[in-house]
Amino acid sequence: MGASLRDIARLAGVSVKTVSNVVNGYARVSPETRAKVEEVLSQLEYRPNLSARNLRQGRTGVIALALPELDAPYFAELSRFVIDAAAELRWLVVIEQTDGSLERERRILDGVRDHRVDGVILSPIAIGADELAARTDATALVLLGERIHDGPADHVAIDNVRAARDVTEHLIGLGRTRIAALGAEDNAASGTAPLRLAGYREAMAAHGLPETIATVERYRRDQGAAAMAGLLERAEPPDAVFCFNDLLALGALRTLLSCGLRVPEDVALAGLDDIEDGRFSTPTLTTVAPDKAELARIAVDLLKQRIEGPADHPPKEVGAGYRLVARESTLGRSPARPRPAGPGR
Amino acid sequence: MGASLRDIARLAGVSVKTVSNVVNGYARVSPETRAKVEEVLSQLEYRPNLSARNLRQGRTGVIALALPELDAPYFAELSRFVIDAAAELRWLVVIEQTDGSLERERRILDGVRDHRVDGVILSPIAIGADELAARTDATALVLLGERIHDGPADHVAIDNVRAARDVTEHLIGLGRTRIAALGAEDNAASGTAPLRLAGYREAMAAHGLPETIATVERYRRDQGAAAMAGLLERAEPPDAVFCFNDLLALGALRTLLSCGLRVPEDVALAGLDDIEDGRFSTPTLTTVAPDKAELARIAVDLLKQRIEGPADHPPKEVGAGYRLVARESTLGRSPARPRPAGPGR
DNA sequence: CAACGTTGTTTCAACGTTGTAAACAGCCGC
DNA sequence: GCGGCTGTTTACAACGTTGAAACAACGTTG
Repeated sequence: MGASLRDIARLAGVSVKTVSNVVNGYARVSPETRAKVEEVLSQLEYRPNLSARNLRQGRTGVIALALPELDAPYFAELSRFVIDAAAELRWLVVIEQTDGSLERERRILDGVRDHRVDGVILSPIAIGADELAARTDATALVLLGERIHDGPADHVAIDNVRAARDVTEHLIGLGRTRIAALGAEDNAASGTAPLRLAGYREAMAAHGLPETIATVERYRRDQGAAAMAGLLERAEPPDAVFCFNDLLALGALRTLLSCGLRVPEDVALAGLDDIEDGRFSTPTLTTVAPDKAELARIAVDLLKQRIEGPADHPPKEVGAGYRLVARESTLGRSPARPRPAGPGR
Repeated sequence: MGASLRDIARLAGVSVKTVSNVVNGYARVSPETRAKVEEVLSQLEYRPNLSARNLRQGRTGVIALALPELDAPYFAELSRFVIDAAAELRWLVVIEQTDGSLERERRILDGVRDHRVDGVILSPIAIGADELAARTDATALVLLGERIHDGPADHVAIDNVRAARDVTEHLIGLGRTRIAALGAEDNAASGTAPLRLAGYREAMAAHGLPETIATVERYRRDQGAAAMAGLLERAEPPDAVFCFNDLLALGALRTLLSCGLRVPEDVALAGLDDIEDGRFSTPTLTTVAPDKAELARIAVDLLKQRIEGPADHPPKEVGAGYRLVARESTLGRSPARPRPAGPGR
């Protein structure tokens, strides 16, 4: 096993605490002893035992990132940024998957108590504001990206209403009139879906256009494909669709193309999330690009403040940036190029 | 903070060790004391402090999963299965990203020593067999999915050579003759790429067909797009392309379509990995589907044996299953359906 | 009835670390 | 030669847990 402070101390002929001081640079240590100790330290390749340190200090240096699904590209991309941001603080990140189930979200908020993690970044789907408020656990918590505003915890997200309005306005600006929203959720009474729906409605109302709404249960490609199929069966199929995220849009795209419809000529299509798939689909996908790096950085910062800062400052609500990225699925493709070219930006 | 054994003991009027015994069910405890203690336990909502337990037992219950990139869909999908498999053992998984850099892979194998994790599942890109063999750290290690056979550590992967041969045979079976391999790696002298290349070569040689090989640096969409562009500029462009993974294939697909070429009529396309994107692209992507759940389960099992088992049994080499999934990008699409349909399987 | 096993419980020590307080050495000025 | 100062080092205890060993109370047995 690895060497302990005691081993180092014995070899260097000093006390354990002096070695600890050298390692941590806390107290004053004379140059000679420091040199002597460091010599032994590097010789034995000392690594502090973090279980012990954590036991002593009550911190673990580990945070949990609880996501609905790691294999949804948006969350995978987001995870990368969270892991990177945490790494700068020398924190490790454990990933928990909730699958959007209430029970698993509860378990995570609950399981936090076992002292394994110093804090949790949760992207909630099922759990409600009331339940969060009732939670007794004092572990630091930050809500990421979705739902529950003015709740009992810090929260970071983009302005979903405005983003949805921007997308819808973009579609309206193309001259489309039968614009459907795809991605309202059957069950959830709160969450992202209502916000995006609200943005869509605002824009449609502002231009006096009729609403068409297709619902889904989960934000996955197959659900987008199915919902799009449903839209096509209606009496007046849409000439544009705003999908509440890119996965839904890619599913919808699949349905449109396999029905022989042209995108965007017959139906314009927009998503939200800016996952990489949408930059390489044919046509490339118009979308809203949340600043994922910023989201992650803010989430980690908020968590850091909760963990290290004075106990109970009021919960913060922080917004992150986004931008509308118009691509082929609304603007149309440039004519087929004889020589290849990279995907649109 | 949470209640400790001491708190419980005080309230229940027994010794700390008795409470510990109740919690762990180790020694015999009389029904009365057990009841009394459990009463207090649940009343105070006791949760063991895992830092302390780990310090005492020398285990952390955490394993690391070190991957090149979490936002590559294949790895994101794989992660889900690893996390699920680990959860069954009540292990947590921390994810580390290497970005395929040698230095970061080294750091992970090295950083393991800080006692934060009981073991590591590594999907190596850069690090070599020799360096792995030279590692002094005794922490359990399992190599996942790629490279380094007969190395110094347990290893689980699909049979890459055979899988690549199967794909190539499939393309040959369609009557294609100018079949290119896309995804050989410039730098790596070992790894997945050479194995897949070998399989491709075997099949081509067996049918006396000429080889065409395009190289990339990373397995990403943009690299696939660029390499495909390169192939199209050649004097005799291919009529089929076997991409060494699905991301490359999706990038290649983008280039083909934006050049006005038809897939598979002009160029048939196959990948490897079976990421979800390929099930919803247009056309859907022919690919090899490794049994990711099996890969993950085996990796976790091997790690468990290393961690818990007797110290040094010889390294194991375990294969996982896969199957060829032929879809539209080689078989062609069924004619555009007036009524929508789900994606091919 | 004394030696013995069984059952239930406790005491003790240790895992490796660090904060606190106290001890120690050297030096100055009176 | 004493008190006081500065700077460096140490002893001690504690974080919460659990294995090993000791202990007490009991019934069994030769």
